[in-house]
Amino acid sequence: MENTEIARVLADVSTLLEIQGANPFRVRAYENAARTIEEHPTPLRDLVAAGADLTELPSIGKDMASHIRELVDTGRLTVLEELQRAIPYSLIDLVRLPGVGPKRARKLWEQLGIETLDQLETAAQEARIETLEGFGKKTQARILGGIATVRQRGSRFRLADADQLVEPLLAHLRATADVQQVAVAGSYRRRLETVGDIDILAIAAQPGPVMAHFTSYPRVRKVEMSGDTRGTVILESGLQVDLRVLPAASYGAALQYFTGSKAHNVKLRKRAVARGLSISEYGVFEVAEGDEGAATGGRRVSGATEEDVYAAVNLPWIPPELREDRGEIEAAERGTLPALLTLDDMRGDLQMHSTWSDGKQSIAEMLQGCVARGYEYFALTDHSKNLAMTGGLDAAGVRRQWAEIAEVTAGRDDITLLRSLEIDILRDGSLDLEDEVIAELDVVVVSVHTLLDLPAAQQTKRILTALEHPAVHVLAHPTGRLINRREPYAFDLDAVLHCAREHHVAVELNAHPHRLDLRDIHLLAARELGVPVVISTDAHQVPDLAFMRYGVEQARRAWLEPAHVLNTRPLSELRRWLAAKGI
DNA sequence: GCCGTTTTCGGCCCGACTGTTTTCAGTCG
Repeated sequence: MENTEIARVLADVSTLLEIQGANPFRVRAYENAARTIEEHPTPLRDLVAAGADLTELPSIGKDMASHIRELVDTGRLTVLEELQRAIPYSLIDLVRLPGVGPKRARKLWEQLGIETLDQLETAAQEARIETLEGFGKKTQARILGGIATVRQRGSRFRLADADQLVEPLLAHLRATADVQQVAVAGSYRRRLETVGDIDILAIAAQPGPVMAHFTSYPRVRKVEMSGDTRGTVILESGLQVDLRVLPAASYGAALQYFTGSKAHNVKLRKRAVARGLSISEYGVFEVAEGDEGAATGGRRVSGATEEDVYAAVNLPWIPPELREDRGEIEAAERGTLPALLTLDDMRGDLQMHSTWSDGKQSIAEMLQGCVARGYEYFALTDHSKNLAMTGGLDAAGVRRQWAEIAEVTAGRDDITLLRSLEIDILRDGSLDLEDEVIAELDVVVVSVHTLLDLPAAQQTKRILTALEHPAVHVLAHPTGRLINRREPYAFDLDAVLHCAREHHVAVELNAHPHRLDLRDIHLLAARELGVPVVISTDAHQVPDLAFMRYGVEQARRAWLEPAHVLNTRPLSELRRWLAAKGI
């Protein structure tokens, strides 16, 4: 069982306990444990197997440790099963709707017998919700809107969650001598922010044993289909995985074909047809005169590697992240494919938190983490006071923090700590910190955390006002979306990007796997407009610094090169950009 | 249920907003 799955089970226990009206601190204990597990950098099942003491992890005590062990050993949790006997499990879906919390979910169930989203939708349509005490017409309408949103986004997995599920499966497949090579294709390989299912390719001389090995993976819940060259399983997490077993000669063609996107492949195949060729998952073939339309009729031209496939239609290899038919084939033809950003280009991280607000580790620990990643600099961006729940800092707190920064960095010349703060943008667009304190920061990062439901015009004006403040450098997580959890707030992003360009403000690509904000298409827009991008992890503990990878991947999907990203620059150049405000 | 200790109990990041009310519960971040 992967960390993301263990975390999910404990989070579900937390929600059910909350609906049941349990001690709120007990509820939070499960929630905290879930977060610890989700964020833990190594699989907990390894710790369990090694007999490690799990209670050394934060928020994991004796009970949680035994829950984790039970889940790893049996895949089940007694506490959860007992709860499910008292409360319908499907009430969890209700709690996830905006405007519905545990209390209202319980009321809906007890007074109207509603257990599922479907039943809730029907009741709302029949105007039965507004009759309940504590509910009204607006809440009823909000519920209907929420259900529609949930339906629309379906059940895709966040990319980082898919990573956790796919990597051990790949290790399993590679562990048999029958397999020569294994690769993942599909949207996973294109690093799309969410994936619906996983397509795996394996090269083997004999497909039979490989397929048997695949379907015997311990985390398989159900084998949907298992043929000679193709099999489909559903993992216990609900993730569907397809495996195709191929001979080495077809590997490149199959990898290209199954990586997609569909639009990219259609265009590529058209190009092949124009050259008297045909591209299929089996290879590139010459189309014999009078034999158009036959998939594998003619002589095989290539197919063993992807490079060969592209070369057969006179193109250089195109990075998977670009294969969305957004002009990459044309650029490849002209020889103007971007020299995409890589993780090695990153010289610093410009958003992270410490114990001075809601981070889990000290300034000294975060600094050490950045040194370990080989960074030249980093910005410490704790929250400002408006976010009381995070222990946000006021002017006095900021000055106390500076004293500690001076101590921690004294005598260090291996890395530079940039003094910063993630300052809340208040309702009217003003900033949650006095100007004289802001003036002493090296990097001024601003963001919206409250009042997410303002009308679009008002929200836009609020953000524009903040960007017009003469000291602001970076707008953090500009849309506020949380993948699969919360839509972007309503505002005019285009107006914000134009304003950013005009006022020498960069936009953030927040690399936290739950955010990835700005997303790929918005970053493309920023690139077109010439608005610089900053990629930051929003780390709340040292392991989170590794989220940088997810930011770089999305940046690549947006065609970004090192020159588009401020924190690829050496410190001196970054400082020059920061100092150029108001010129 | 976890944690730290003034160590086996007692506290646990809390303030603002919304829609419902007519003084506030529920939700949110």
